[in-house]
Amino acid sequence: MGSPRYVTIAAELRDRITGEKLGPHTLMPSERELSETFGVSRMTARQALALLEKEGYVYRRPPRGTFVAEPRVPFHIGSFSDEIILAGRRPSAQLIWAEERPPTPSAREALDLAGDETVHALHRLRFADDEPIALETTYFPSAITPGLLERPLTGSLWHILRAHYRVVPADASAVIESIVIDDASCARLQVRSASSGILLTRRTYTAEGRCIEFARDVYRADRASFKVEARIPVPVEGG
Amino acid sequence: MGSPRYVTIAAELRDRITGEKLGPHTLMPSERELSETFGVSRMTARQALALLEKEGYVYRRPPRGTFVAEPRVPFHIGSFSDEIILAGRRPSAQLIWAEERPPTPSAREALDLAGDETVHALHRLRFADDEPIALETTYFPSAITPGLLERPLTGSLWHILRAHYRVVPADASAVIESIVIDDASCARLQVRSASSGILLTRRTYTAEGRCIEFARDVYRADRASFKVEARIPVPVEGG
DNA sequence: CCTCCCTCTTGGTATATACCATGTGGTGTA
DNA sequence: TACACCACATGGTATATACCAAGAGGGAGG
Repeated sequence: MGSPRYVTIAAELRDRITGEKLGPHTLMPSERELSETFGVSRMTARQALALLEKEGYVYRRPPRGTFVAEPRVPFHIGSFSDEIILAGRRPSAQLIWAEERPPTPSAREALDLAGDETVHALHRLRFADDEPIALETTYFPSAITPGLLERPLTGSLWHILRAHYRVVPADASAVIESIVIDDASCARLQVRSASSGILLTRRTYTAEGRCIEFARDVYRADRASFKVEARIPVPVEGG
Repeated sequence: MGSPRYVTIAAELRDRITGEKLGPHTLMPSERELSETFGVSRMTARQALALLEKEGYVYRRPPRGTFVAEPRVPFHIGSFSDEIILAGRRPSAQLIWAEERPPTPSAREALDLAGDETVHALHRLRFADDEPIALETTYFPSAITPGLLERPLTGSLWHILRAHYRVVPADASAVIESIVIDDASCARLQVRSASSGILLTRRTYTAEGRCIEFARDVYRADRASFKVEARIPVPVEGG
């Protein structure tokens, strides 16, 4: 084998996970244990686990150990909750803050607000089975969601829109980007600093074409396999 | 400072890059050099550089050294070449293989081919200023591109379609995914194994709605900031 | 019973050292 | 001049060791 030793050890462990079908959250051998069974130093065993972590096969929770990870959640644009349920897991949300305030320039432009109109801004951490998956920042025009901030905000926002404000989301647009997650968000998402993420900048519209939601969602790239279908016109000339 | 030492060293180097405006491809101090100037071991200096590499600030080219990286290329769906030029860099392509053969099932379905129809399949590595950025695998129905494989295939394929086959791309659709890049592709893209990537599965259509190109493009997530605009209908009920 | 505390194990960080493969550049040679 | 070769510095890998912070679990003491 021409590969470095830690790569072959990672391959062995990977096979053990997929082949012997170790279930999610199964405890893996510790670094010290692996170094002994494979006859390598601890740093080498550590590199193998680090590779598997980067690939999304395992996650590490000091000082408890290293565990088999859940499969990635395959997302589409639309309802976070629906996608999580479709993956056979339990969606939830934790409200970080919620307030009424002047919109950011991009939110004002997206929601087509007048100079003095405010927004209801929400920052929420979203989970699948208590595993943090994404950070949402959502903006609604305050005018169409009076009293929103007094409601329980740990469930589906679209459901609240429909049930209490007679606002029916009809379609949505999104810009997707691959980013490096900032340190504060890394802490919230429980990933190490400078992890890669997917930034989704969303707009939701009513059937009449009014934009009633502007959102910036940061997903963990290691937990979400993101799929977005886009259809775009091609310029007349191009490379 | 509560952060680990290597994080503060990375921050210092990051400031040096952005603050003193070190140009792309500037040689950074070596690991051994850094370990001496910061008074740490080489492994600690190494971790600092590894962090900057993950963030996309530097790239490493053994045994030459560590260099300041180019800024990410902001992509849209459409012409690879156009986006690269827009970023002020020089696009190019290297043909890895090209052949006529039966389509893969997904290519057959996308291109709506009969049972015996073949495709022209191309595998190309795409560059910005000699820096590998993406791996394309492209399929055309052989029937509409006779003699394609005898042409020079290191430039714009859409240009060839227009100029030689009277086929005019009118619009395109894409599915975007965040993935872990396989080892062979990692080698081609000159990134370490298990790096994160963006998988773009594209379809190109004529004005008449005929699909004339099916492609799977793997982009380096550390070099490309990917933007895709999507507009999708929202289901009647949902979370 | 409950609570405090202590120990054990874990991954995270750090040091010091060593050897390898490989582009680069200089040097010696034909 | 041209070419072959070799030393050098680089990042990549690997060993051995050490200490730290923090959750888990058990035991002592109330």
